Amino acid sequence: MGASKSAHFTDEQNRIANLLKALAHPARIAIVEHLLEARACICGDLVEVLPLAQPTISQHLKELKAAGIIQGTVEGTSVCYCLSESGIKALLTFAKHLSTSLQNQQTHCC
Amino acid sequence: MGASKSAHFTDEQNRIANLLKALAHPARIAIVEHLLEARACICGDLVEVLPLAQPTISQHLKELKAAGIIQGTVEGTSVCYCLSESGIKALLTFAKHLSTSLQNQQTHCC
DNA sequence: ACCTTATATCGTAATATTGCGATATAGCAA
DNA sequence: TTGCTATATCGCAATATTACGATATAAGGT
Repeated sequence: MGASKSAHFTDEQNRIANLLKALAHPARIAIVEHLLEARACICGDLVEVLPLAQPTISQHLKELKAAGIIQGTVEGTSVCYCLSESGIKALLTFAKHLSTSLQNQQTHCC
Repeated sequence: MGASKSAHFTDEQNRIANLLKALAHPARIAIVEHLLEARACICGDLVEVLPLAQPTISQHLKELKAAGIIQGTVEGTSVCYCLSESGIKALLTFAKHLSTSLQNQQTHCC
């Protein structure tokens, strides 16, 4: 059959998987990196920087926003996007969880 | 046209995107969480714990291994899997990079 | 050698993602 | 209102992922 049976997993597992999925594309990594440098930008800026068409970038922005990684506010005729705390905090929390739990495991097993 | 044009992005962007993609599935999150508790397990253990068939789990293990998130060593007729430092370190480094860069941005922009 | 156990791979169907042209929507200016 | 600019959404084609039955591979045990 088909893809991803999210119903069989816990809410928490689905939540973190969706967060990671939102970042799991080079274009969206590039968008985030651009925001780290520029602090804020509009969709049109990214169209000039990335090798993708405007509708494609708009779609990537939508996914990043839905995952809480960026936020956007309307400013006249354009939308100003910048990084959002919540998604990045969740990512850091998960990464730290993995890392510290791994440190606490006694030596190697295999 | 089709999916993901990785050739247009930097190696680093593709690398981190692939790492995140390897974790961006609830079944693979569940496998990692199981390994955090059990420290090590074989494929057969996961078949009893997860609502997925053996070939599916074997495939997920392969992807986690390819991304450097787990490692496996042959032990007789079975394979012992456990978490690997390299992938988890890379994830933590990326998450910290995002988090500290965001902290350094002056206040809010939008 | 034969059988059992454990995992991996193949092949394929179902589904999801990606990308973009065409078009819709929304704000602003004149 | 008309026109311009910026973004979002629709619809579709190309591609990628997911899941699993069937089968292959490999290591023991007897």
